[in-house]
Amino acid sequence: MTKNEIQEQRMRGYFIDATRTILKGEGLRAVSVRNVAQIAGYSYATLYNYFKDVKELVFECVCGFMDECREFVEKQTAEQEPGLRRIRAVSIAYMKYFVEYPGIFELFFIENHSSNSPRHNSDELINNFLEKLCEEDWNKLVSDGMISTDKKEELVRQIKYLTVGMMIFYLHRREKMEYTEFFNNAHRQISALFAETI
Amino acid sequence: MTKNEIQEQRMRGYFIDATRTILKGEGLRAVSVRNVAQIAGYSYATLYNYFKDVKELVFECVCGFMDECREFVEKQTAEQEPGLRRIRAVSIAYMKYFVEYPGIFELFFIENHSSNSPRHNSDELINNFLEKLCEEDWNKLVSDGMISTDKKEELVRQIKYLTVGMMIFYLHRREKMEYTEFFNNAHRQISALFAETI
DNA sequence: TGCTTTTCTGAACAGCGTTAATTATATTTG
DNA sequence: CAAATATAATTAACGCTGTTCAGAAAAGCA
Repeated sequence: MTKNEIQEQRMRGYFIDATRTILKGEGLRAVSVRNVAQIAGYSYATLYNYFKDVKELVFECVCGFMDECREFVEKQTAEQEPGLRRIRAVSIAYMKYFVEYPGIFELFFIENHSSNSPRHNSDELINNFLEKLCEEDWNKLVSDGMISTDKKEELVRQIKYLTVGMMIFYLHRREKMEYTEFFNNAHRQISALFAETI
Repeated sequence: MTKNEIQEQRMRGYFIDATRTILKGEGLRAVSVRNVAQIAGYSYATLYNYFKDVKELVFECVCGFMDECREFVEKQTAEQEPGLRRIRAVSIAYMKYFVEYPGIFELFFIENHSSNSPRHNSDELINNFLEKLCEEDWNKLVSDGMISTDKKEELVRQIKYLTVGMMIFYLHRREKMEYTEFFNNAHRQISALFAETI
């Protein structure tokens, strides 16, 4: 990496960090070019020397948040041994992360990135994110003969859809539900998916 | 209803119809005060004589679309007899409606109405919408002793979360899936929820 | 230092929601 | 019918949004 590239990456970092701060705080709605630039300490026009538009800027935050979420989940599920129970624990921790940062939930599941630069396939990353978090567990279940590959695929999808669906209704307050009640319900719902497997 | 009230309702209808047209076409993003007013044939400021803000205007469309969706579902599931199979058919038809009008999906499940006037509990209407569509079926299953009330509650929630989750991933093109493949998958997913019940 | 290249910035444009003041239209009254 | 009043519709304006561009400031180099 040349000297110029280092400087450019540093500048990009200033804007990305500012965007991350806003996303974790007030959420996606509060992210504006002028807002980000002010926190970064530059003019709003300067931003366009490092990002082609605000969508690219926001996209750059996705991977960082995925790493952060992965760490969060691993810390909460470290002691569990691979298997169905840990898949459930991972899914719950994964939801806890997004419930703590609703702005990141919006960014991941509500916002449409498909109009972005197609070279970044953030859609695929997000789509397979939860499955990847449980990859070891699913592989073990299949290799132990607990479930078939088809059944694994079905469960992976069901948990993926179920978790996002639950979070949508909870975060948008369609259901009048408290925090603990929500996660109790989530625990029950995921267990029900596993009921016939156990 | 007095003469003035009739005229006022008529005016509101002009703006609401215009908003419905945009929502079913280009979607929520394209709904703007100036856009709606132009289609309605009035100035953008006139709108504020009949709606306190654009959110109220958009909200007024929700109930209408719910009626339309209900009709759509009933037409597609009229011949089915009450029970699990019809619940599945209703759920699929319900999803077909939203897949045909992604703008209405956004309006129902993505947009946050909670900041709206609290007298309208559109959140609760949306939250219970699918359950209400299958009310007769659920009641029959319980009264026939096919499932317990608790199991019914669990299934109602699972289908609610699952359908919205599936539509999110499909409509945002996170999964590269074709129309028919999507509904085949949906059929399988819902059937899997019923597997242990049958 | 003076020149060139790179980087940064404020002004400007078109769009958004919303409000206030003003014009145009109805309605009522003399 | 004409004038005064009440109601409805409109234009202008404010502050916000993303984005572009010409010019100002800074950095690199001879």
